[in-house]
Amino acid sequence: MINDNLQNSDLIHNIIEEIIDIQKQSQQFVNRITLGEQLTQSQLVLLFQLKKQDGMKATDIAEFFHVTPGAVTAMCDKLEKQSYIERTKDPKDRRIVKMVLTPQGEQKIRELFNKFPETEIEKIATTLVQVNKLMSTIT
Amino acid sequence: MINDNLQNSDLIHNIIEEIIDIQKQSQQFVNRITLGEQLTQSQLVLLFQLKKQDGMKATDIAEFFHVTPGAVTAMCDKLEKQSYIERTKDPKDRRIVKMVLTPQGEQKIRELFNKFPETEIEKIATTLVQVNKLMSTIT
DNA sequence: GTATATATTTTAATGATTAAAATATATACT
DNA sequence: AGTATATATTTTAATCATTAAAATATATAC
Repeated sequence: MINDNLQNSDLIHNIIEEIIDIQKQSQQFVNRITLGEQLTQSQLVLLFQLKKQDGMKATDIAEFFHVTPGAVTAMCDKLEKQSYIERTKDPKDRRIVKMVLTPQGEQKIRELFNKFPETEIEKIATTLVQVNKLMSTIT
Repeated sequence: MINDNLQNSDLIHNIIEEIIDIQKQSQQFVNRITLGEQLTQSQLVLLFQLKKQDGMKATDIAEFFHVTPGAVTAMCDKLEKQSYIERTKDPKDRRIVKMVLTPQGEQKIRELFNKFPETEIEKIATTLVQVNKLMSTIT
């Protein structure tokens, strides 16, 4: 046991360095996925969130991203213009707008992952599960 | 072994859900640190980066954040107005502006971590090291 | 059937970022 | 030394994303 007794200030310094590195690595990982695409990080996350839960209301999306409803309108306008999502009126309550992935949206998501070989997809999946478990112990 | 043979599309679905969760958790973790502070995420990261490497040139900061030099001027103006950093001219080359943490900046960083008890600081440090190692296997 | 509440969009203002011009300083060449 | 060129930063004007609040459309309650 070489160093089991770090000073608090050293630990904080370590934490700061790790946060910087992790932030860089997350960014790089997302960049690998969106490489060559016309997609911002939040557009990617919205597509992913719709893949997880299709037909979200504008209000729910606003809450998900912690932004105002007006911002959701703008975000969705852009993805709709790219034909990745579509607005549909809820027939039960015609005030509500539900955002759904189009076939092109679904296809785009598949394409994003086509750049990775099967074995790497498996590696990524298991790694992210582990990262998620670790993160949940400190939030 | 219940399920060692997931379809590619299922794996992708898993990956998407994990990315969403991890993104949320990182955000929450940063929010825990900046709780109650007048600091945006990038201001926090800049303070941390200066803690790691004090006296960075404006140009280096621009490269670090992948933004233009003009954006760095604006970012640093804000932190300088809050007295957390200070501009100093490099005496060897007076075109260069180096950003350094002020004592108040150093103090603010310490304060950010004061909200966590010692044992949790240790827990966070070891967890982030592990997360970093995992992330580096997929970037 | 009128008033009130809710969901979304629109609008005008604000803030962050960019590209390009301006400024200040340094280096290279003659 | 003096002129041209290169580099580091700041300033400026324009663009883009976001907000708060008004407008619009629809639903619910009394």
